[in-house]
Amino acid sequence: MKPQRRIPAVAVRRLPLYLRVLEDLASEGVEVTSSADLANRSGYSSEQIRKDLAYFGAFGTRGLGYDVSQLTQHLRRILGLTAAVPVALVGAGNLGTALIRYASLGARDTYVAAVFDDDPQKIGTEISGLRVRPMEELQATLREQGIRIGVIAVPEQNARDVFEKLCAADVTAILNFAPTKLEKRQVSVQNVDLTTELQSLAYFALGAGSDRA
Amino acid sequence: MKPQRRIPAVAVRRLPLYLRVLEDLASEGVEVTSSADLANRSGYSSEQIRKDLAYFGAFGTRGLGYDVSQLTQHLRRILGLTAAVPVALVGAGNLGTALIRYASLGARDTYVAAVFDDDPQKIGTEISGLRVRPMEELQATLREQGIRIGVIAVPEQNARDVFEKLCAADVTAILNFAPTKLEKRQVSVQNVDLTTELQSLAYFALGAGSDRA
DNA sequence: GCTTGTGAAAACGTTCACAGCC
DNA sequence: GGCTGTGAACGTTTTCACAAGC
Repeated sequence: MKPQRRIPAVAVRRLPLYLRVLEDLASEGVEVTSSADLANRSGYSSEQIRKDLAYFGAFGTRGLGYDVSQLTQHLRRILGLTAAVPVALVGAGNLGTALIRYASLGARDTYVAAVFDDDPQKIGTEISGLRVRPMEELQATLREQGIRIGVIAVPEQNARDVFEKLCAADVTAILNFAPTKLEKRQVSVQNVDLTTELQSLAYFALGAGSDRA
Repeated sequence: MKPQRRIPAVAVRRLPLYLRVLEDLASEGVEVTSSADLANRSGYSSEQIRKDLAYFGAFGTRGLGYDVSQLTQHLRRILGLTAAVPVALVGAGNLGTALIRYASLGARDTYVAAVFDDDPQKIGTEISGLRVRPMEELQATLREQGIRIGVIAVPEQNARDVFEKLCAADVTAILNFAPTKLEKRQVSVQNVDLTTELQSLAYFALGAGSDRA
């Protein structure tokens, strides 16, 4: 519960992995864990984990470790995942479809609540029970459902336009798969560029070492 | 051409973006550029770009800037992309299909050369003209075609097995989409975890700022 | 005059090492 | 005795600032 300033984004991005490990532990019936155990299962060092957690408070018991269920709740609260968080997906292609399957199967914490596309062929069809909506419905749907997170899975040439529409619909965080630089004050953009990812891999394939996401 | 030691991986990962920007410039008919211009178009600072390039040599002309075509060639050579690099994809689901489309459409520098799956329903079918092969053919195909890069786009429970098979086939760099910690000496693993990506986005959606991939 | 290339400084993130507490 | 929480040390990455060169 202790307030702390200047939390590095890299630390925040590690939290969901800790959360996943904790969920695994819970499903194995483990009730108490340690930073050393979390380190083993996550691949990060125990000091790193303790530091990351310390940015947000003191959740453990010295000499004992962490209560799995309590720490899970803390991480959920910190990340804003106390209730499942709805996400809007723009782009109902293969990548979009893959994301719907991922997000609904794998994670219980976020889910795709609405899908949009501008292809008349796709509008009205269903993906995993979700009706693909026309772009015209975007703003109204997001407002109604209180969606603040958007995913851009459209071709490069449409990305900027979709970005503006998402911003206009008051989205505050975006996961962008298009290779386009998107920026706006008050909007956090996380880029995943599969093409450049593959290209840098070519370099590492030459003289390999190991690496962390 | 100057040799340099200790090149940070973060710098290498930025190079493909510079390469893309250069390709855009070339297609606009621009022949000479500057670090300031590249900065504008890439979102990184001009000093950052100059430093990144300096790890590999001195490619510019003081007072003038960089020759677009020359710098493009240098980056291709540095990244190991002088010829299009073949990549093996394991997992012919939606994500795999999306990657094939991405990698063949967007990028001229890497391409999916072979697809594998263990689902009899998928084996033998074609995706963008590529026949889906059974896992049994993996090692032979990769050896024959000299493929050193693999992409893991299979469900979590199969990821470790696929990883071992790719390593056995002498792959040296892997792009892993499964939420599984994969490690091996001499193999560079780049993880992309779409689920944790979405979850950390929930945090940034609360008090947004801007961010870089 | 303009832009690169680069040491030096600053900022940042990780690891160390241990005091504090069960 | 064991494990957390944390300041201090370390290493890495970014930014600064300017000399070098066209």
